[in-house]
Amino acid sequence: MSMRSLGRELGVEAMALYRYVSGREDLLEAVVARLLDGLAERVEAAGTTSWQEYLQYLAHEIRDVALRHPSAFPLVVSRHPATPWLRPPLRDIDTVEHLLATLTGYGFDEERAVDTYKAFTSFLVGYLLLEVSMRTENVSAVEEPMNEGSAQIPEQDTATDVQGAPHVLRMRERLSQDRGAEEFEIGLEMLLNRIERAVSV
Amino acid sequence: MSMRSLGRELGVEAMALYRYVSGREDLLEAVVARLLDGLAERVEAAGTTSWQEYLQYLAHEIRDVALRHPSAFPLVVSRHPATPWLRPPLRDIDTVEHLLATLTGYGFDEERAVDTYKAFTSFLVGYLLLEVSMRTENVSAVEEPMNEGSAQIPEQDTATDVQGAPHVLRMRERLSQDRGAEEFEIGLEMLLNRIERAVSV
DNA sequence: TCGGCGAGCATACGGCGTAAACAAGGACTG
DNA sequence: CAGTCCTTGTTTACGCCGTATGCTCGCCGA
Repeated sequence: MSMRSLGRELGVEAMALYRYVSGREDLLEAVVARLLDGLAERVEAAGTTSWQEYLQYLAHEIRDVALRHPSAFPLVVSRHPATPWLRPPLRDIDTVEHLLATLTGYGFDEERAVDTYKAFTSFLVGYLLLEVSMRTENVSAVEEPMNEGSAQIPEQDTATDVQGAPHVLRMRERLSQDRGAEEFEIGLEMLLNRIERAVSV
Repeated sequence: MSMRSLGRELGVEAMALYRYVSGREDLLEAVVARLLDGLAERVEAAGTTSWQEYLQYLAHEIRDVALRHPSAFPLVVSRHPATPWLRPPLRDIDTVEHLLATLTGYGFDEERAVDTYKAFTSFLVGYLLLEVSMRTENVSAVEEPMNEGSAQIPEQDTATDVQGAPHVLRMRERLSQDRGAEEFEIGLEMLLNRIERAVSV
């Protein structure tokens, strides 16, 4: 994304964009805001009836965003939030306020609520960032080696690098399987279980 | 980082760098490789005696890298690894081979080993990326609002945005507390526990 | 002494973000 | 209707960026 290329795509000169945004940074910030727009409201309106259900709903909502915009999601994660004590991808005060209010409403004390917020955001970042990066990387890249003169390519670069790594070789298929959804569900379930144990202490 | 600024820092013109690296991308790739250099060997030499201890050692080793180079670590995470079925931050075949071999050696079947690899990498990305981003963001940024004419700034931007968010306001102190180390240890412990349960089934 | 060669330099090209001045039209006001 | 502004977009320019190309030197072996 560049101002000039975006302008070209809109049939307009780059400088015309500056009538509407105050600069590139502002534009990217607006993209992030758009992606997360209405999140707090949707979560509010979902009418969940337990903190587990609440966090599940919120997690799936964020995952939807990530999968709908896999190439924009890293922006949500890497951009510094409004204040240093918020963390991506739950980076606006409304959403965090709602989360903390909800957890408190279900009996969490302050420490548990904040710990849950932190663990929850870390979980989302870890799973979703890797998931969208897997979904994005083959779209661009490749660099087109052109295959000019060299005769047979053994098996892409795979077979060459993987010599002397029998376990990797054996599990290669399994490693490249996309089980993003199940991994996410299982990881989320485990996270909720461990929060549950921490709360009941 | 730009080629020109790096050259300036080395007392040399930018183009001189091209005698040693083939371009900016190569240079960044080399930085990542350097950060993770010898990881597999160190893990091998550690002589751990259980898979739990092994993963703990590996996790701490990676965390050390992240904390030693907080502004370079996002590079490790965001750069596409050599092959699509590897995931940051465990992105070289040697390390992954050693991990899978070790887990297999402790009785993991293929599915458990691969699931563990995926969960482990997600955990590392989630925790460490947010931790280094917290440690980095106040170094630059700030934009220097200069405080030109306006008289009293109430309490930085904090108090203004946080109106109507009583929970956030109340837990602000706790939210900004840096408990990175404890969070990491607890999260890691929990991850190991849940892997243990999955394995013993 | 001389030729080659490796390290660094100078220049140049196209692309980037964006500041500043300008132009064209459309909408209001008299 | 004329005259004014206000909105929208363009043009030009500046200083960055990565990097392709070609040059200059000083050193080192023959």
